[in-house]
Amino acid sequence: MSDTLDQPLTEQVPKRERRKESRPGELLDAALALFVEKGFSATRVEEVAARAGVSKGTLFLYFQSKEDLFKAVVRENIANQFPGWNEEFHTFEGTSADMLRYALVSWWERIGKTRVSGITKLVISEAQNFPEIARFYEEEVIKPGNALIRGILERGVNSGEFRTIDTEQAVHAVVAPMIFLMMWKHSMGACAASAQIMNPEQFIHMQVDLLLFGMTQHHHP
Amino acid sequence: MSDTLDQPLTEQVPKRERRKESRPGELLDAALALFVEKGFSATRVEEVAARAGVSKGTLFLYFQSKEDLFKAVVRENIANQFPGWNEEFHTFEGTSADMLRYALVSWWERIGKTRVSGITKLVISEAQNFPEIARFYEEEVIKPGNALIRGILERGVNSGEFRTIDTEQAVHAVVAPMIFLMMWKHSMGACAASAQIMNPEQFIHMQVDLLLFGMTQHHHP
Amino acid sequence: MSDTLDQPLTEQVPKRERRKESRPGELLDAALALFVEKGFSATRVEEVAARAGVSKGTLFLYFQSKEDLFKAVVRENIANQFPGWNEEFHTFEGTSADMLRYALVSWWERIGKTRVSGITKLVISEAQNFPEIARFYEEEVIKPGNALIRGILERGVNSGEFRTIDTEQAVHAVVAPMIFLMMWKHSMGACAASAQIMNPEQFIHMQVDLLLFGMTQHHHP
Amino acid sequence: MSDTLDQPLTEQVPKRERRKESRPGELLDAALALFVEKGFSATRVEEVAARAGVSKGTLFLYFQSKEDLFKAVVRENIANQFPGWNEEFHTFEGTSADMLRYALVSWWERIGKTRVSGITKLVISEAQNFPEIARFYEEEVIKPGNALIRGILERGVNSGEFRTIDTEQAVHAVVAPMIFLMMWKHSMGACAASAQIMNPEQFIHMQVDLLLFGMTQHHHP
DNA sequence: TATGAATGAGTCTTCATTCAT
DNA sequence: TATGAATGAAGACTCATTCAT
Repeated sequence: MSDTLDQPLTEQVPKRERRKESRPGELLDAALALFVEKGFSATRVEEVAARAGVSKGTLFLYFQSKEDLFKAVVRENIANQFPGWNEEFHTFEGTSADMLRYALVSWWERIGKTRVSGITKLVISEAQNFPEIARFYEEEVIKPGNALIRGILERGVNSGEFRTIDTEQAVHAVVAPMIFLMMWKHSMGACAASAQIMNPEQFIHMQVDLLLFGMTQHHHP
Repeated sequence: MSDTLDQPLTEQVPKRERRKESRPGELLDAALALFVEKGFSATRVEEVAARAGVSKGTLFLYFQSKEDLFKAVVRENIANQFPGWNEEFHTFEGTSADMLRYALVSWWERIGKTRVSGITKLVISEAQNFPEIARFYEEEVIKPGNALIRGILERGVNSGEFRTIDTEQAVHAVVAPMIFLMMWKHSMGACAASAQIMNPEQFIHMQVDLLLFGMTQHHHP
Repeated sequence: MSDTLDQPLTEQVPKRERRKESRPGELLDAALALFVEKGFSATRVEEVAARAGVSKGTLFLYFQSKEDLFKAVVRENIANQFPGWNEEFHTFEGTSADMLRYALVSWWERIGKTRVSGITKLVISEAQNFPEIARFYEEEVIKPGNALIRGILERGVNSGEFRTIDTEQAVHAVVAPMIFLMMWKHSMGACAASAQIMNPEQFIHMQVDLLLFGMTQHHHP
Repeated sequence: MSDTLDQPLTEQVPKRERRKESRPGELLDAALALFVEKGFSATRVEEVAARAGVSKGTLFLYFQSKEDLFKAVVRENIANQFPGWNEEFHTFEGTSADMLRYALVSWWERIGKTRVSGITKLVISEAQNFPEIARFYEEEVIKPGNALIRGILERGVNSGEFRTIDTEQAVHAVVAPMIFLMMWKHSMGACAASAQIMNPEQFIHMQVDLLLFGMTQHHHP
């Protein structure tokens, strides 16, 4: 308890603090929170800076523009994960059916459930007004993401586990419910009462069941 | 003449003022077009007014604010459609599988394909910033819509055509890809090149196939 | 005297005054004064608006940008004068020597002496930083101005009054001292004491004497 | 050792600090280059520091402010030249006409052509905003410069080569085109296409011809 | 002396909203 | 009712200057 008496003097916040190393991370954190909460254009850079405990100017020391800040948030939270995820799936042992289910469940656990899914919602909501962001997101997230899913499907087809299907189209069938889920969570799900009755995990498993049922080779005796 | 005596206070319609009554409608029309095309914040009220052939000041005579205008657009363009659709499905003759497919294809034909789907995108995009709209939309659109789909599923279950399933959850599986499709069309679909390769009709049929495959009773010999 | 007692109530400055007709002129006036006093980039649009008695927003109602405002000032005060000046010189009766002297003296009387000459100084000073302004000024002022002077020289050459000279080069010789004079007036002339001893009129007459002496046909008996 | 005792406080120069003494010079050099290239306000102190190979903070160790740096650049680069030039002209042998031509041609060769002429342009451009610089420039550059030219003219008058003229005014006639030329080179000459057609050397010779034609005694037979 | 991270005042421009006519 | 001139708050970004190290 004497600690709390000692600290007031030590804790006097210095006006200027030099912490180059940690600044970008703090800013990225603040930016993620605000972008997810308010959307891209409704988020003011000054607010991001304030939340990170720095001045407006400092933010522009680390990021060239608001758009650049956003891209960094996307890279930090999503794009940079792909190498790890790809690795994970290259070393996956088990049926492709399990793999597909694992992929969607992980997706929900690692992204969908977290605030990061707000980024997806934001991009889809504001893509019209910020074409460069749409382009960037497509390149850095959608393409690698689709490729990952396509890889799973092709694995199943090649092993004879799945029927020969148009994997390009099937990717959309896999991705659509996930994106729907993330959008929903950050729009109607956050407001409307009845919308919350949908259980994401249950929904995902049902989707996987449907997909597998459709894609699996059915051997009639 | 007695006609004019019957409803003088509620609907007195002297020729000279006829025009005035259509003003809100013209503004709503213009607003729909622009909101769908540009999104909420990128749409300038002056442009809406200009498109409706009136001045900026006049718009504020009918709508308290831009937000109010947005609400009015949403109200005007959606809730009214359900009675007709419900009627149509009550008189539908054919299998429930056909009925489901017809429902989704019609949905795309009548809403998805048209600019009205932009409203769905708009509402979902802006729900965070306009909780009241989200609530309204859920009540007036989502609930009736889900009820309609649930009706089809229950019809199939009752007739023994579908397996006994959790229709509440299944509704989400049916609705999700449609909403995804409409969102996509108005966001990434309008920007990203690769996004355009998805063919909506094909996608819908695949979804229906999947759903039916999963829900249909499979009688093994 | 009772007037002054009556007026206080009538004179209460209204917050909003509608005077579309006079606004641009008032703004142009204020802009000219401030641009000349402070230069282009040091002049803040808000200050221009304040000096014209309107808000910042109002300025942008009449001029698209600060640069646009500046161009309007140039047009209003210089470029628009050329038709009149050209007319004047086409109808000039007298020797070309008189005409040249008249041109430079008028130039000083109508532009050099007035605050408008500050525009010339400003453009030359800031041309580097605002290439579009430089381009505009060259097109709208320098070219027509040079053409006017060239016209006088050619008239003299054609009539046999002047020697056959390279009029293109001679134009520069005519123009240089005038521009120098205007620059000087708005830079060193405004600050340095000794710089003010130069008498512009006397300087101009000397320049004309020099020029004519050099260009005139000298017939030795 | 006594050396170090003689000037320890004022000019102690240990090897390790030698470098420091050249810092201001390097900064001045960098500042000259950038000020001439971009003008005063468009030059960023960070860029000056970078070009001098030091950090932004170091610059402010030697110069109180950007304005102070500007003043130092002006001081460093001009006043020192006059003693040498004066000497040269006191020992000149030849006609005063040749001398005048030589003076202007040298002026162009040594100053006008080089980046140093940018200083003249800079001072005249910024004189309004920096009255102190204007005063300084007049005292240290304009007065000595005019004196030099006046000396040439008086030499010619005294020798009977030139007519008896108002040398004070004539100095302006000599100087004006040179200053014009230097200003032009660094403003419109750098931007406007048509402005580049003027050939400086040709222009100077024409000016000298004109001047001499006007000042020389013409002996009619 | 040297660094460079941090600051924050300054500036143009947009646009929803108001209000005199 | 209708107009459209006027308002002013808001927001991204810059950069000279400061100061902890």
